[in-house]
Amino acid sequence: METFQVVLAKKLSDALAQARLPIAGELTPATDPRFGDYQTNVALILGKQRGEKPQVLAEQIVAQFNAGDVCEPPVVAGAGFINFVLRPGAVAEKTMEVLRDERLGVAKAKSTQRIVIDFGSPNVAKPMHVGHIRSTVLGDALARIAQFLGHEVIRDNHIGDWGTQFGMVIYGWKNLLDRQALQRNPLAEIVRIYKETNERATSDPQFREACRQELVKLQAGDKENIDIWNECVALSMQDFEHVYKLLDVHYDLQCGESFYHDCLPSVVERVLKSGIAEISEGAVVVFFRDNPELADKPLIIRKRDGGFNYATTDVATIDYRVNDLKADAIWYVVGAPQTLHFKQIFEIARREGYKADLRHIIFGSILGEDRKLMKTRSGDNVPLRDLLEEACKRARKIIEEKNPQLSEDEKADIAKKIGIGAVKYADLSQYRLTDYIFSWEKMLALHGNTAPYLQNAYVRIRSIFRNAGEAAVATPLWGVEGGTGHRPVATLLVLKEPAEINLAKRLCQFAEIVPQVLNDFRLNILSNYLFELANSFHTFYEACPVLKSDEPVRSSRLSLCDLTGRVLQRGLDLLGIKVPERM
RNA sequence: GUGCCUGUAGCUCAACCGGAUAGAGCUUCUGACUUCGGAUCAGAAGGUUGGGGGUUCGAAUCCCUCCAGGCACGCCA
Repeated sequence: METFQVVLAKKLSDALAQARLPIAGELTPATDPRFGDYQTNVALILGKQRGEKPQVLAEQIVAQFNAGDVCEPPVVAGAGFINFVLRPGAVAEKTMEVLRDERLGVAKAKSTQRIVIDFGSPNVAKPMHVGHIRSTVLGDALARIAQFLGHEVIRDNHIGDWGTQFGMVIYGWKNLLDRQALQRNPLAEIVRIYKETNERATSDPQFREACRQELVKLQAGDKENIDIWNECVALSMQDFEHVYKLLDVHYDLQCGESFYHDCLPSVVERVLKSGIAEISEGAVVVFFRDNPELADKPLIIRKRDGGFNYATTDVATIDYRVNDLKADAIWYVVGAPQTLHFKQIFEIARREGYKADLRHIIFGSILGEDRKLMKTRSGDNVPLRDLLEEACKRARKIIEEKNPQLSEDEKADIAKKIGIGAVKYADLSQYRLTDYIFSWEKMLALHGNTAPYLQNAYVRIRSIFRNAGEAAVATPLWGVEGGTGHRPVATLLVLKEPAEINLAKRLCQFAEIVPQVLNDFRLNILSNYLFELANSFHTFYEACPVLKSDEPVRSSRLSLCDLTGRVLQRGLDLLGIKVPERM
């Protein structure tokens, strides 16, 4: 199935060929409804290239344009733009196609890749905190979209389970551990001993040395230390799993840093041998002398004391992902502070001859109401688990106010969908590079560009079908108990009211929007689309009675509702957000 | 010091690879309910896109410069 954009672009290139003009510029959705549905700047670009008047060229192109039944004859406007207005008949036909399509018109990517997505990456012996939200939520949504577009996605959790911090954790475990506290709240106790040890280590060199010795023993394979380490990892993983369950995030692989431990010596040997790295002041260092940007930014991959650091691990990780996992691309969803680090690592991979498409997908920070990095009152990181549970609690409170008659189970289920959805959507609806201010009130608001608003649009649609009360009640595509997959498809769509035509056009755009998200990993494009779709639906809902209408308008409108619900459900699902049936 | 990111309405944010008169939401104000969930809709008000130059048919977007905030820059991860 082709989108209108593709259909029109083809017709445009035909017209250009007829007019003996080269292809240039682009055909895009109109920037403003005044200019129709699509526009092209091709005449402006050609005019510049050839030193001719854009308006004259535009007229020539328009004269050759075969609109068929798709759109009205295009018109030249402004400095030389060509504007296209879709015909309602074509919109109705296309919407019918989308309605019959399980994929809602979204085509699979032409060339599909195997993509490893590295996201989340919490650290053992530290609870997940707000700082992990963006990586986890962005990474999961990107994985869902890439998969939907036909790519083979491997979600990998690169857990921080093998660093210097373990010297301290093990020392603390041996000397400071409170067994009862460990039973009550394992992770909290591990965090406590780590923090206390860390504080003492920073001020006391002897103490620091003792911790280092524990680390050396661990890395040498000392049985006692390995056992302690294993237990810490297992206890931390329990905390992570709890959060992942709440978030509905899963991984295909959880290859933490320790997974690569054994390959590190050979990695260093290899890059030394190939001349990529050299020895400098006792350390093994990679210089990037021929790269102006990195010329004065060397990277250490083995410390003077023979120890490895995370740069070594990251090089080993690329080896594994490219050679063993056969990745065509690796996406790192990791915060902006590590930009330089990844530039260096990617440059090493390039020198080693790896062809994989390596991307560092960066994002901004989450700020508190005071515009500073979000912290608790005592200055600690906010544990993610607490935050998510509070989201559900707050959602629950709203449900109690609006819909107290729902059953306990239903309330709990809905509160989770709304609370978690709100947190995720607050993140995904924003341009990923900007910092954003975390606000419960804004993300849980029932008005505006929020998850609850979108979920409510879906709920209203479901309500219409409950009221329709007939055999041919639409059922969502997936995830709803009792859904048979049977759906009513009107034999024809009657698009007469502006609100109907508008909504149908909007529904056809879903197929254009979804692939676009991956161009620059902008999830907010999809969020904005869904918000606009919900707006268009509400306008339609006000202007066009559904159940009270006579046939064939009634079936037609029911189908529009059905499709809107499915697009909302699918779109939110691609963002990792669930929809309730009532709320 | 060098580099990267950010700066858009009172507030929170959009604007696809340079497009036409910079758009939403919140807030404020004005309208619309015998409701298919008003948890809504229609409308109004709100701008020197941090400042200043430049490039061109055309700049929030590209270049230069300055200002403000954040981050990173050889043995942490």
